[in-house]
Amino acid sequence: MRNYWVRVALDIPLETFFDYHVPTTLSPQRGQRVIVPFGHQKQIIGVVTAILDKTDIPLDKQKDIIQVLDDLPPFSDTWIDLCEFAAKYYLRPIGEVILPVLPPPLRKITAYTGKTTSSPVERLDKKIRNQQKKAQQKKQSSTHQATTPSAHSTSLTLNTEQRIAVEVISQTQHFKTFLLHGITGSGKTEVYLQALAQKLAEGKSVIFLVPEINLTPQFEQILKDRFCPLYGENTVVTMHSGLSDGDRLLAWLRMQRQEAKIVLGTRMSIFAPLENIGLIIVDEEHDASYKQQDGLRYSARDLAIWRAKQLTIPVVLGSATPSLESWQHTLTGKYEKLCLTQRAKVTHLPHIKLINTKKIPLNQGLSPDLISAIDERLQRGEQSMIYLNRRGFSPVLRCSSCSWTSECIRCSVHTVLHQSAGKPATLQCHHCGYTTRVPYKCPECGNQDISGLGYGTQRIEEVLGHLFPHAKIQRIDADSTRLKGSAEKLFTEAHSGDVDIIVGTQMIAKGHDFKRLSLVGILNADMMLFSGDFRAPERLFAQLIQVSGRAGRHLPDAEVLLQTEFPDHNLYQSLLKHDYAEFASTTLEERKIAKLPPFSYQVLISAQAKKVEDAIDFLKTIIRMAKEDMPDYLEGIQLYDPIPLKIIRVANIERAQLLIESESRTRLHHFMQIWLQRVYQFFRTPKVKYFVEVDPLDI
DNA sequence: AGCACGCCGACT
DNA sequence: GTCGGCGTGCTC
Ligand SMILES: [Zn+2]
Ligand SMILES: [Zn+2]
Repeated sequence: MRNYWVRVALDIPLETFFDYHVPTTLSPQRGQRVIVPFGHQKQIIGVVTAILDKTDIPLDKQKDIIQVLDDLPPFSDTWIDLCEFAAKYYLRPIGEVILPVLPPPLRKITAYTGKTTSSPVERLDKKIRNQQKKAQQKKQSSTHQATTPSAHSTSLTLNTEQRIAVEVISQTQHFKTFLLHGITGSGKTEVYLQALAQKLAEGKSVIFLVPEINLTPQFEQILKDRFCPLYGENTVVTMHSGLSDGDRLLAWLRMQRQEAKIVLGTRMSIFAPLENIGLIIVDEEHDASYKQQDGLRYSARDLAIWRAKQLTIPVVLGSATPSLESWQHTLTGKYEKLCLTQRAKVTHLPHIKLINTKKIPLNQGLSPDLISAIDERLQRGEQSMIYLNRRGFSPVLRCSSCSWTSECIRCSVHTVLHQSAGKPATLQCHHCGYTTRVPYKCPECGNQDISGLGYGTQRIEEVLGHLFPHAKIQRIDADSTRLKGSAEKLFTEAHSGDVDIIVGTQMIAKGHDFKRLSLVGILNADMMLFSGDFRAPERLFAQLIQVSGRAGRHLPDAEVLLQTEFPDHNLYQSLLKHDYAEFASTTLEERKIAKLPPFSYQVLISAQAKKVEDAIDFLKTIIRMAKEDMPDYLEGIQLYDPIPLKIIRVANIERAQLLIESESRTRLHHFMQIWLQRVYQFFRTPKVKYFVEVDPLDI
């Protein structure tokens, strides 16, 4: 056979392709993993993305492939195409897409270079066979166990809206994006499950995405209860970053071998190597967790839509507060909207009340109305929840006589006072983790009267303890759930009903169904109303709807009390009416006038250096490159001035960013591709680190 | 990202 | 004298 080469995806952050010569003894195929020599490192694993009959690499630089790994069938063409699209769209080399999504044993050379000559795949298969043998022996020796039917094993009866949604989705056999807009408690999950059941019955498989790891166990249970009796116990596979290497490999094998029919998991699951997919579900599609914040900055929701289009299948995006991007697409008819407007249980949505804190004096951060509402719940034996998106005791420590405030030595932010029962008080930086003891006097003037300013969850917990000494109060935030398994423990306690008042951050807003909860108090929502970027109100509204939805899912007359200085703000006014559509329409109108997404597309380049001036200079230089060298590409492209980030310094690194905007996505991408190529060639080893983010969420 | 090469400060 | 600090360069 004639001489030929292969293009290999490697996990190396370089904007070049790597072509290798194929020795006559080997015949690698597209989608197969190979072992190749690389630079000074001995050998690494890569994935073949193309077969080439010529290459531009000079002969003296060409190297031979060492080995083709055939312990797995090649990844499918459609799967490689998906990765290639993601690489191109997010402006990164393909190796940065493919390799990080593989289970570590499939991509780390050390899995193949140990004492044993076997592959990690063979080793795992052997282990599983042994386990099965043992399990069988046990089964034979023990008596039969009747399988107990569980609560989720049978389908629930649907209301009319749900039935229509299920019918429309399951009858769709082509590409279509559905937006399932349902208020909290309206039974979106049951719609997913029954549409999913239909696709399984047709012999198809399904990808089911959820935003967070903590949401997987409850969905996993539901899916297993309902579908394992029908399709076998390996039908449901979960995939998230919490899995061990072995579990990740096992899940991967079950997907690639078509043993699994349902893949449940976090954003990485959109890269599941499943074939014959009939439906993709994205629950809570508005959630920012679907956007990866490091490495390849992809949006799993957006890739889900691309993958559905590629496979000509339906995709369902579900949310009570859809992203404005998705909502706009329903208005133009690009997506089909399916509405669930009724709560499944007979209860009503909670009554929301705004408390004007400009007019009413607060008692240690709490309004009299909120305090008496909590008291009422205690009398009735019901649960209350206080939501405050700020952990710690006080956001800053301040001297009462001079104006000294506690600051991080490594970042341009205040350090946060942490002070809770049993632990010595500390000052912590929430950006870099820097922690110090609390000074007993002001470091500037020596004054001993220094104290925390403002309220965090720890302080509210303490205040409530003084106001209600007999109540059982549980704080749930990143600090109280730091230890592995402690989050589950705290939530179990909160569910069991021993807890009277739950105090917490974002963590308590998602997914939990507290049976006796009839009051939600929201503190300091205003902080997010005016914070930074244009998406802040959208995020705030979603959070408020979500946390409000915790109240009264099983009890009538539930209340939400929101303390604000701006009760007339249109966001709060729409919230009062639980009116997402109204909020969306006013906000979209503002976006349209300002030509912001979804009416334009954005790319963000952020630069990091020791001094922010260097970062700014770098960005100015690349802007000049664009303006001088490639003016034709700039038509319809808006290049903004580079600006320092609001928090300039984090961990002694200073940051600046540059926003690029266009009303045409193709133009923007075309420009970016050419431009970044030039930047890369010009700065072969830049002293400034830079990152490119397509469709940034925070700007 | 790794890894090697290389040229200056403080150890045996 | 050399051990090791991390600046610079290279990877098909
Ligand atoms: Zn002072
Ligand atoms: Zn810091």
